[in-house]
Amino acid sequence: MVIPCLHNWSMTYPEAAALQRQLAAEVTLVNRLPQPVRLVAGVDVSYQPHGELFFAGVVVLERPGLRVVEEASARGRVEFPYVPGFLSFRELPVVIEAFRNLNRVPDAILVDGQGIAHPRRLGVASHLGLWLGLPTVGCAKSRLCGEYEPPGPARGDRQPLQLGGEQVGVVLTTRDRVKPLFISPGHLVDIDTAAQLTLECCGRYRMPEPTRLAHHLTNRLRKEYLAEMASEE
DNA sequence: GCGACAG
DNA sequence: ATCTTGTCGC
Repeated sequence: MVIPCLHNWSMTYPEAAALQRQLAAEVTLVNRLPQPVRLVAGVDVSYQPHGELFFAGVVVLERPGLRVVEEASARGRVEFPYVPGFLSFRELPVVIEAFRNLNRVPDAILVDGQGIAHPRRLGVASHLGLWLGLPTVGCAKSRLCGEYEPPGPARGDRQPLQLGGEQVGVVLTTRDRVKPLFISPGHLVDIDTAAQLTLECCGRYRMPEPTRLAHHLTNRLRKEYLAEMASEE
């Protein structure tokens, strides 16, 4: 399969995988979060099941209090199919465009998807962190790879997520009696800090506020667009 | 060869 | 990811 990449290249599957391994070598798990973390951003992407139009949104919240201080978005066409393990090639171009429309520089970014909990240690959160040079955390709703024991049902309960004999993240219960999230460092954060920050950003819902609000933003944009299309025949 | 497989 | 109503439980 030929894989068009972030840089308009065309690559075969093994070439794209090799690029991921090369980039993964640049990922740092040394904590570079400021003390305290004031601005936390959430990112998400929305699109039609068979549509080619993507909507990306970034929402920046200020802590403590988790108040929204800025939003940015972008829309774009996507030329890459969903291939497990290559999500970043599909979503990052429009996400990066959304960040170009953002004025503030967040202290940390929460991403919908995996960080290093990835077959080649380069989930979408890690790829984005490298690209932006900012701390990122992967907050996925389900597992891509790795083994784990189910965590307890209470908020804060967690179990290590292991891959190839090493821990790549945690399976974290973010609210009482909800399905756990799969948390892994993207870039410039360690595993424990990634889990702690995620938990601190979770209010009344399973998903942390930043990505939850980003999801709402992109969904709103997509539906507004669809409504506008409908009104113009 | 067979199953697994973020969004 | 997204399509969808009601419904069970705190």
